[in-house]
Amino acid sequence: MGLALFNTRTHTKENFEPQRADRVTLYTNGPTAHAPIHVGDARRFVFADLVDRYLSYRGFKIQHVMNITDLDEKIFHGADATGMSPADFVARNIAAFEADRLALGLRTVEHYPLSSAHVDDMVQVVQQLVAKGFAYEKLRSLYFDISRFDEYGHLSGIDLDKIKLGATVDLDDYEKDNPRDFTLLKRVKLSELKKGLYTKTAWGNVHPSWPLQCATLAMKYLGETCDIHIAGRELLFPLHENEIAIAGALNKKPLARFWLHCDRVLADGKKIDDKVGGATVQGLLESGWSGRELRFWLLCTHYHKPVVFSAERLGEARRTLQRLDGCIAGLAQIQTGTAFKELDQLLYDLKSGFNEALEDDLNISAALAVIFKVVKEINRLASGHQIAADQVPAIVSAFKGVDAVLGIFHFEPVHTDPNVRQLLDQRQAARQAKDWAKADALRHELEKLGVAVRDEKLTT
RNA sequence: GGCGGCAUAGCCAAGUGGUAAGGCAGAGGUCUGCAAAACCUCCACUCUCCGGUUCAAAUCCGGAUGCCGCCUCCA
Repeated sequence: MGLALFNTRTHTKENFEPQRADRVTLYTNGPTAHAPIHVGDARRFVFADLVDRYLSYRGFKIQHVMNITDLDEKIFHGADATGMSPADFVARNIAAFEADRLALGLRTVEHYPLSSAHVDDMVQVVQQLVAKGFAYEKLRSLYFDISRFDEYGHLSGIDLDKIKLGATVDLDDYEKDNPRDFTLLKRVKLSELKKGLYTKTAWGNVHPSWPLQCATLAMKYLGETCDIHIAGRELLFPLHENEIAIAGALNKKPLARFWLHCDRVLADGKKIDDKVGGATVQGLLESGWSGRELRFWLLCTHYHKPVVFSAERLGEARRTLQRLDGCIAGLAQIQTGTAFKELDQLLYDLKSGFNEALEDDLNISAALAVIFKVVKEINRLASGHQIAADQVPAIVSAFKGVDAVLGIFHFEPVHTDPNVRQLLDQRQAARQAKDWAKADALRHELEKLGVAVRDEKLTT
């Protein structure tokens, strides 16, 4: 069985094979450094991480690039609003992104290129587009002439004659030949000019547009065509259409072979964006949710469907993880028991069921169902003392295998703290002595330390 | 107006022609000093609606409805 992925480009599930047998090139639209990331961004990154980890699990070497947009009007505005210099403002937001990334258990990818470090490359791309007749200058801004690019609109299925012009932008701000053309390099405003926030080119002082930044960085780090481009559905048009146009006009090659789009995060039935407060990863971490809980919550819905943001959903994710943790903690405490003869079969079912689920377009729900079925079976056997202590490492190692992809298990020893250990021993002694009041008091004390006590039957 | 996505139990969610996975919540039980956890049992004759094809449809076809996203510098 091979890996099948839903390719937005063809609107079908296709068998995935990389261009080179041993490695996969991935490009993900990364964050814009104008604000701390919100859960909508986080979902995209958790999804990209799932793709990255799963392909890695299948044995591919991964070349993954995630750009960081640090040239953007939002950034200049944000810096102004805080009174910080744009450089400090960007540095602060990138540091916050790093922290969020670690909290969410996202693997470090190969490159996180900054737009500001590659402006020359972007200008060169535009020079070539002009030379090839795909771009034109108008009042010191450079635009892409989409009438020259026949494939424009194929990814999103958009019909350019029928789109509503000016629905989200004020066309009076531009001097394009055709209002459907998109910007490559935009002349800077006077305020930006005064602060030195611009790139000097033969045409004038400009900023690179978002699609130019993304397309240039993808090609620079991954070549003319990468295997998979990962992003959110809301970026399909115009961003991705524009990226494709830039790369296609330049090389006559597709920018990416597979386009994977995850759906958004909804709050009160609407898309989360910067305007919705309290939905940043930082904010949720501060209000007591763990990065692992956020990760699981974002991960456990199939990527084609929206994730709903609410305290109830996060609580559900927390309780679901507790079930997983309970199983692992229970395993660690097994001391006596008869060996379970069918363990090999059970662990094989876990592994193969998990693989089959994920290779069908990353069917995470089915993969989790396999895991929970095994968890139930392990719990049943453990409570009946039907697992031998020497079988535990094999079970844990099987869970670690699937967790290399999921990153949601918690394998740390239950109580390493000598203080906790001592309290547990004291409580056990109190229970032996049938001093229930003291035992309960000790249990409360342990709970304060964040330790949940699960008694075994007293064996006096 | 155009393009795209989604619709399965109280909630989340898998399932693309043959008796509806899994999780959360809930009910009863076992175990326990009491709890908690765990385990057992129960919890959709039904898959937004209306037609059609078929021996057989959540699944295929036609139509309708509802919700969401995007429409070219918000990023």
